[in-house]
Amino acid sequence: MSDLLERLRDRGWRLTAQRRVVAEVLGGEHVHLTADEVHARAGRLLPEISRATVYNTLGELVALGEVVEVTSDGRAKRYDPNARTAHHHLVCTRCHTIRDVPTDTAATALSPEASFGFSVSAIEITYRGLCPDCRTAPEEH
Amino acid sequence: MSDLLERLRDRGWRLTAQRRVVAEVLGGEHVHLTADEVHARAGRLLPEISRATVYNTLGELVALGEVVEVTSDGRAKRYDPNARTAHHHLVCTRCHTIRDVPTDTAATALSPEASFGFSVSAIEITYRGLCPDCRTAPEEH
DNA sequence: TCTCACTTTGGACTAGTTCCAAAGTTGTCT
DNA sequence: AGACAACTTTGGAACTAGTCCAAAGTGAGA
Repeated sequence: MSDLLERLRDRGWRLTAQRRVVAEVLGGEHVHLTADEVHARAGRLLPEISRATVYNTLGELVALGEVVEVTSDGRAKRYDPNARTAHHHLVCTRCHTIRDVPTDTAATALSPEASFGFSVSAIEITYRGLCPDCRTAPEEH
Repeated sequence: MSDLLERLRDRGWRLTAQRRVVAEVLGGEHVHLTADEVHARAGRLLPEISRATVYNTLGELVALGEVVEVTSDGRAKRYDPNARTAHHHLVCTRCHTIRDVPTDTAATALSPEASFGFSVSAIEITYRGLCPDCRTAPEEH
């Protein structure tokens, strides 16, 4: 993840302890954390980091195209650090875990008559279902 | 939309003025309204309807599979009354309008090795871009 | 080392939604 | 038609996720 920091500094990002920690948290695992989860994990490395800073930093990373925001349900947004390789998402309808799946697409483009005059700039595919853990876990309630 | 009420009554739905009005609002247009928009329109037909009831009713319609919840951005959920025919969505990244696009797919199924043990029950494709109005409209600010 | 533009901070604020207990209705049974 | 139980609605409080702000702090170039 330090190449990320590298790239960002080249783009004029001022390097601060907070930003370093957020980048580290995102790079550490390939799961898709919510802002709150990022804040919690960042707080273990830098206890006094504020929620506002985490939101700011995540927003900047998204604006710079280094991280992708994923809104899978109506709840908290999740942040996907794997913005450099195209992929789609597998979302658990029960525990809301998200996994990446590789894209082999080109098959999904919309024909001109089907696009109603929109200029389509991105295609997202979301596969919903139960993850292995939730398939075998007992019913809730 | 009265066949919707029909179906629901058969499933033991108690018929009330409020529910009738919400169903009517959803059936009236094929746009994808937010809960607040549904509340506003329902209020024109039945002024004293409460927000809680609109949320309750929408939630029930979703649970019964008559309406689909669409979370396109991190903001308000939208409700899609077109739950009976498979289709995907075209979302404007600027004004958040949503349009349906017909599905002709089947080409999008995930191979077993790519599904990481998930039991996939639904596939959603979201095409993002600018709608015709926003393509030509002047910049914001 | 100085300096200043860029960053961080915590707390107030907002939007969207959910929850709750009390009051009101619906459909059924007679 | 009348009574009743179960189901619904209601308004407001509460909650979650996120944004905004002015004041205090800090990185890095000169």
